[in-house]
Amino acid sequence: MKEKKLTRSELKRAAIVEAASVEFQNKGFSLASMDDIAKRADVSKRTVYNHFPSKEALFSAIMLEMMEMLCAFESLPFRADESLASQLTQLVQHEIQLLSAKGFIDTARVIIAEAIHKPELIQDAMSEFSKQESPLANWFNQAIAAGALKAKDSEILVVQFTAVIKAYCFWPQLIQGEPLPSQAKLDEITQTVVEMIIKQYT
Amino acid sequence: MKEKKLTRSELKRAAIVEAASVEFQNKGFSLASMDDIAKRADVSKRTVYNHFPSKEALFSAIMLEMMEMLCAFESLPFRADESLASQLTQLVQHEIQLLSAKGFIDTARVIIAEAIHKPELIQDAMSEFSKQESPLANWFNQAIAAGALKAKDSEILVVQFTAVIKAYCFWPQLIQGEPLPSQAKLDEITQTVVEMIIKQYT
DNA sequence: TGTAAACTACACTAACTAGTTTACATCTGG
DNA sequence: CCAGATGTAAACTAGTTAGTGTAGTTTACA
Repeated sequence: MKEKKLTRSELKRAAIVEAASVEFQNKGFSLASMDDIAKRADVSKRTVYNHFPSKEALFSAIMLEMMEMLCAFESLPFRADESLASQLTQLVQHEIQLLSAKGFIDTARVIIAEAIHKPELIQDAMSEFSKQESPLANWFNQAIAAGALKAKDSEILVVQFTAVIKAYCFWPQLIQGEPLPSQAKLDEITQTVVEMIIKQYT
Repeated sequence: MKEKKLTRSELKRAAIVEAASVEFQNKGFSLASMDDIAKRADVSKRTVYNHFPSKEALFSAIMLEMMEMLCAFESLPFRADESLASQLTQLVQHEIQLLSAKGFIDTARVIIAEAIHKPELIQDAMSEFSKQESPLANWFNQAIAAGALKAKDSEILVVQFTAVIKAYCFWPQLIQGEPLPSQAKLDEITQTVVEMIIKQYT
């Protein structure tokens, strides 16, 4: 354990990881080249291969690093003493915040771009990714159990809830590179989603 | 105009188009190779170049062919003499039918795979693609104008309506290659969407 | 100042790419 | 049955790729 600063080697490694994630994001796994990654990292190609034995290994390392970045999904518990509207509003905002977190969309883009052409290679990444939704399922399950929402199970509720949010704050950004909607639009979306759940399930 | 059967040339051309669309679907534009396309079509590479001057031209020709296949969106008019529930049910079924049409998902996959890495090259294809939704907007606009639905405008309604359907019948199929839900599940989805619109907007 | 680890540039292999050329074969209409 | 259109294989250009090997240089540190 060297508490010093950062060894030269660590600096180089970080530069490689940074450059590689840009290249993979721009071009996808197959079209990104090790030469370009080395060039962008301002490092010799040999150094890249000293840190990572192959392109595959570099890609996996980056995927892992990206996935870890996203493990910050705290579960909001259902509270009987707070209004549904208020709690749902918080849930929507929480979800939007997650989707707009720096790196989330970029990570999702890399994963999905690869998934389109070889679904099997990233099953685990996809399942990790969809864990994002489990705290939501928890909240809805608790709300149903408490009788605050009337539904057989939470599955369709969670899908319905996230589908509308993603239609505005995920898919267009992922595929067309659109910016997030304005705050006014976000407020409108939030209100619509909250209203949708309350009117349909109480 | 030869009304005969199909000239040899036409047969070869069809084989090339068929093979190329498989290759483009599997690997995307850049990774699909003309050699592999020729091999799959059981045709010499020179013949491919006799029919299409370049890889780009072959790709465009296929895109065009695919897009034309999708121009079957008839507009259902709003009818004051029929129940909302019945009409909405028809709309959902119409939408699901469109999404499950042979080729729709495959076409969307090719377009979106390219869009992820170079959004500008296929703006027109994307806009063509989203025209799919305009008859829906028409119906909702008419329903609002007739006072059958209470909303400022149809925009958020259309998004909400399609978002839930796509969450079940488009995105999972496009990205993870999942099959369409069972008929029972489709019925449940239909019912949920119809209920959602009626409870929130009447 | 010496040493070892890490980095460097650069050349190289073997494979793949889009697209062209050549010389030959085969099908089709009249 | 033959002329002309069309298709064929295979070699070729010129470029890119992942990955390796080498010989020399920089850095950290004692």
